[in-house]
Amino acid sequence: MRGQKEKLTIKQVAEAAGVARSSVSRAFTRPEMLSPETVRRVLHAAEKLGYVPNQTARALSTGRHGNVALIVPDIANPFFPPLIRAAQMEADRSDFCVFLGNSDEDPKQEDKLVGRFVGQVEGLILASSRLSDERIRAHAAQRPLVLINRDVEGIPRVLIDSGSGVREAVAHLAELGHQHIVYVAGPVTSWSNKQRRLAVRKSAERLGLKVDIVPAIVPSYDAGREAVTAIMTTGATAAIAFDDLTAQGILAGLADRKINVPSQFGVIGCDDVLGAATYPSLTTVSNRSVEAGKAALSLLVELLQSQSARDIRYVLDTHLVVRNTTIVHKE
Amino acid sequence: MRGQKEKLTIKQVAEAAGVARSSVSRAFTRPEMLSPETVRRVLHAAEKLGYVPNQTARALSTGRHGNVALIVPDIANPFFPPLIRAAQMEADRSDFCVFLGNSDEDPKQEDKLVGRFVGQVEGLILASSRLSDERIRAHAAQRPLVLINRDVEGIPRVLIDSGSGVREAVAHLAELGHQHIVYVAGPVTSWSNKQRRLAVRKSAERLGLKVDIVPAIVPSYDAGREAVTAIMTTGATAAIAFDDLTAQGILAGLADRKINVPSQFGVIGCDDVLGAATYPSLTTVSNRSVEAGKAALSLLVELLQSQSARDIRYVLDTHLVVRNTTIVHKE
DNA sequence: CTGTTAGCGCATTCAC
DNA sequence: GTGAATGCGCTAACAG
Repeated sequence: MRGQKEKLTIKQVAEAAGVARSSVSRAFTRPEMLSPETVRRVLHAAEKLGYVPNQTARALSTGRHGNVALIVPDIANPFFPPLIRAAQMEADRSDFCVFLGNSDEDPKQEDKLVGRFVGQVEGLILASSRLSDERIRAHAAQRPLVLINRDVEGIPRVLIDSGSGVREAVAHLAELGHQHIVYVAGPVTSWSNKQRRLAVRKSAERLGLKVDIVPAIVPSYDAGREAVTAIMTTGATAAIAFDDLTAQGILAGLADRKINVPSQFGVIGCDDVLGAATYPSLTTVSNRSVEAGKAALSLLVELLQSQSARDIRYVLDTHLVVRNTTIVHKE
Repeated sequence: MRGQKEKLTIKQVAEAAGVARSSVSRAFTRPEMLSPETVRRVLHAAEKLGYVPNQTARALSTGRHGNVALIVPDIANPFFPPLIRAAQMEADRSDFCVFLGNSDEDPKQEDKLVGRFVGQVEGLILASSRLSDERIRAHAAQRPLVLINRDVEGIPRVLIDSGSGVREAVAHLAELGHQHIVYVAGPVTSWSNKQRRLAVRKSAERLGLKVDIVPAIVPSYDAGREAVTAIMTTGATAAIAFDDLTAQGILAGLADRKINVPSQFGVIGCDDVLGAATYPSLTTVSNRSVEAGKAALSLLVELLQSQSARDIRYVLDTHLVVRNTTIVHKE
């Protein structure tokens, strides 16, 4: 009933095909070294027996296991799943398997995960790492490592530059006649938050807009909703939020107060993770997480193949996506 | 500059500690077999050299790699990330690493992923598998396998029973005076959809409500929004949607038509993946994906340890979460 | 308790 | 082209 689970090794195949074990091995890894006839015979026998090469043994022998690790701070943050998915698909194209780690925003946990993975992977990707530069460098010294949204010199990294999109956002608000806006900030330790805050500041200054900063600390729906009180006391007529979740909370807080969007107040998010699913649909800054995931993975694969070690810094720019929280806009 | 990366094996540690290689091995895996003194010496030497056991070699020798695989149809569907996260954390507790696979709703891809993973894992978890029963059984014959939201007899499975919550939803609507409701259906191949549809049907019947079915086919915001036309022509006064995304779309469609929720029309979602982030906040059926992920993983670990093979069917029930799309309700 | 030995399954020199 | 032999790093009997 249970089917034969007798260990199938290269040996049984060799016997069945009437060749040496090494030929079986070659048939799988370097068929061009064998006569077509031999290859055919081996493959046929293997197929019939249901043989499949033991990945572990192969890894021990060659030193390459065909695995990579991807660690993110929070899978449940909608920013990451598309990134993970893209990385996954790219890995698939190169026959790599990916270990996924969730650090839970905790540097210690992230360190632990790296340790656990490092023995079984050829390289790793750290997305929005919470590790210190030192730890990152230390790990990078062990294995090829690429960073996403973390700018550490000397370590290959892919960065999503939200600055460009945010500048467009400010210009958009200026065009609509807003003269006083507020930036609802995210985590102070976030590289992206810093970028965004600076971009708002600078372009507002250049365009002659007044700008206030309201902290939301943790980027979430609730934080956004609670920030509305502070936002309204500034007297601003529009807000740019650290991310879409925060913006969504702001929308809810505004609705609670019967403040109409966009006619009475304009709102702009960041990362475009909600699509058009808010009401009104959210004007936001585009998200490049898919490209980032894909780029990071292919960069890693490239690094793995050609041991090139030049300093790589891959930047993806963003742009404004105008929907209905800043202007009545057809869809 | 680059630090010494000379391969550190058990051998160097053995020499440094002045013991046999097997003692080094034991110090790491079965310290209780050694004198405390020896253990200390070995560990000290290992620490000093920066030695860390080679997982691959260990796996080849023991047959256990300490890895499991988790395959989901779509990481980007908000239902899965919390499940993945929970599984991850549970795996961590048992020192397992998890390979994550995204089948992209494609059985072929799912099969391919299983094949790629199976050589490096001790067991796998298939969440909402799109594979045929046969394929699932075939894979289960190779390796311990547990299913989530898929009911195949003989294969250990954990099921989220949305029936209980849906029955509460129907009762809730009946209490509010609704006499004619509609169920906005999801994918026909979905086990969960079937459950939900039946539960709506049966309890509506029992309570004397009229019920119509409107298909949304693919569960998404857009599908929900488009379904509103069909929903309104039925003359119903409330809708239960296959999932929260669909419900959210319905909310938007209703808003487009200036139909007030909940005073003119009631809406209930399923899975509670949006939290209170819709406006009005969505009444929905609770989600047990976190427990499901956790249970599946610990079940798998248990299976791995004690080769018990009894038929396990773990069911998680759900309940209604009342928010503001059915009744004006304080938060 | 600890050292010695023999594989785990495969890739890879070498000869033939 | 193909076969025989060696070793990847570690664990698991088996002795002592």
